[in-house]
Amino acid sequence: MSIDPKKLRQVIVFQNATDDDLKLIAQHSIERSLEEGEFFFFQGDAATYAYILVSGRAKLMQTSPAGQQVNLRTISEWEMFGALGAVRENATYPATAQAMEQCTALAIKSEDLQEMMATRPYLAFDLMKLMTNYIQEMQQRYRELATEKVERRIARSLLRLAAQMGTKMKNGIELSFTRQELAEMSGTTLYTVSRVLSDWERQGLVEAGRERVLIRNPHGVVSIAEELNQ
Amino acid sequence: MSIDPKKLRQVIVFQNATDDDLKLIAQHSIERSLEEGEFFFFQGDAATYAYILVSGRAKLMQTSPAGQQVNLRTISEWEMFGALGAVRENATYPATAQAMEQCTALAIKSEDLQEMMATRPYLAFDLMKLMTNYIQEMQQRYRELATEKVERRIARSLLRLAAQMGTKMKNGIELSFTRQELAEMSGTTLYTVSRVLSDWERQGLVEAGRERVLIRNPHGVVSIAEELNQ
DNA sequence: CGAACAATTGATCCTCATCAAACCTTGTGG
DNA sequence: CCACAAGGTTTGATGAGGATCAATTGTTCG
Repeated sequence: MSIDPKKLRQVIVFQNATDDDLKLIAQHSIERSLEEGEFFFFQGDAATYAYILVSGRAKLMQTSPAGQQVNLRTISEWEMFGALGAVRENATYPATAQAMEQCTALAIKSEDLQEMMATRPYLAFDLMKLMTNYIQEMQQRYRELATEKVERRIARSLLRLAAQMGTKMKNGIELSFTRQELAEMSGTTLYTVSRVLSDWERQGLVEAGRERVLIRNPHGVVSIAEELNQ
Repeated sequence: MSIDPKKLRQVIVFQNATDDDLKLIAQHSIERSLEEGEFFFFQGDAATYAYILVSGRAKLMQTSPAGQQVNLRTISEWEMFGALGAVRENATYPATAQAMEQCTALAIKSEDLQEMMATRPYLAFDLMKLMTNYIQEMQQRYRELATEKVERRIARSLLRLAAQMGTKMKNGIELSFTRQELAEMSGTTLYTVSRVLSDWERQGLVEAGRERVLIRNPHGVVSIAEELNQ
């Protein structure tokens, strides 16, 4: 067996699983390693596997027919992704997943997952909860993109990232991202992100470096993200 | 009993339900009528009921703390909405639902729905399918909003509406919407929508009137929505 | 050290939002 | 049946917010 079943409990969808279930999942899963930049799957591919990220970071993105892309979500350890395919037969992935650094993940056949859900209502329920969360987040981000100025959107992206995968330091919260990645997450360009970060740096809110942002004053960033005035 | 259970089969989530189940649902549902402009529920309210629209049209929208709003979706007859609350206890609605014209709807207690799902796996599954559809649509629209020009977004909105609730005429597809509504759906302003429609009218693609758009040349609109150039 | 990649910064341009004013359409009440 | 009000629509003028382009400056790593 490739993975300790107990570790699987960290996966939100499996939090209510029995030990036997976890064991079953572990047995049915294959470990897969990807180098930075490689793809788990592409939007439109047949959704044969769902994945659980064991180590590393990955990103989910939407691609247009013309090739433009938008980041939907960053995936960190023990998050499940590509699970939408498990819901319907012959589904295709609605997004592309790419490794942002060297990653290992567990792959579970969509059919297996589907089968398990059919007999274990709690599993279907927990997956639904995950989906509602995601829907909520997407709705919110959609509204933000439609109504809010870039600076605020960048602030929000930064905070979302901080919550999801920031590492607390004594002098702030550290994130490692390129301007490009931040731009894709905020629906803007790397140039604008760079300008905004420089601005914030002048104000002492953050410290910006190569592939790295240190949030010195989280409260200040929050106030940019939340301020009601216009 | 207020509604003929058989009619409930038109609801996608109930398409695989047994006749007995439909009867049960009918028995548990309350009919509710709303005038144009009234609200089914507000974003943030406790999600006590899920709804099925029986007649009329409604819209789902996201509101920001500052009060700005964006249309997420138009709801037509026999669509279910407000069902996300059934997934978790003590949930709140993640969006606001408002009647666009005089509406009647069936209200089902979230708990009842939840209970039914716990014992009827097919129900949970069908709801999940609905949710994945919705996620897919939201992801796509998010990308569109982030990367595409207004004209194309308006074209897409129009097509989506045509598919969802257009009525076929001999000379095209007719829709009844105000510029304002179209704007909210496309993430733009009524002014821009008006200008674009006028443009299209000059090109013979559509015919625009008060609260009304007739798509004369659907293919032409599609080509605006899909054209890869730029 | 040099190549490759990330970030900054300035200059310019373009798309849209915004504001303002006028125009249509529809329904209502005298 | 007309006048008027209310709401929807059009169109022009203006301006701001960012995207885009180009050039330069870091930073990292083999």
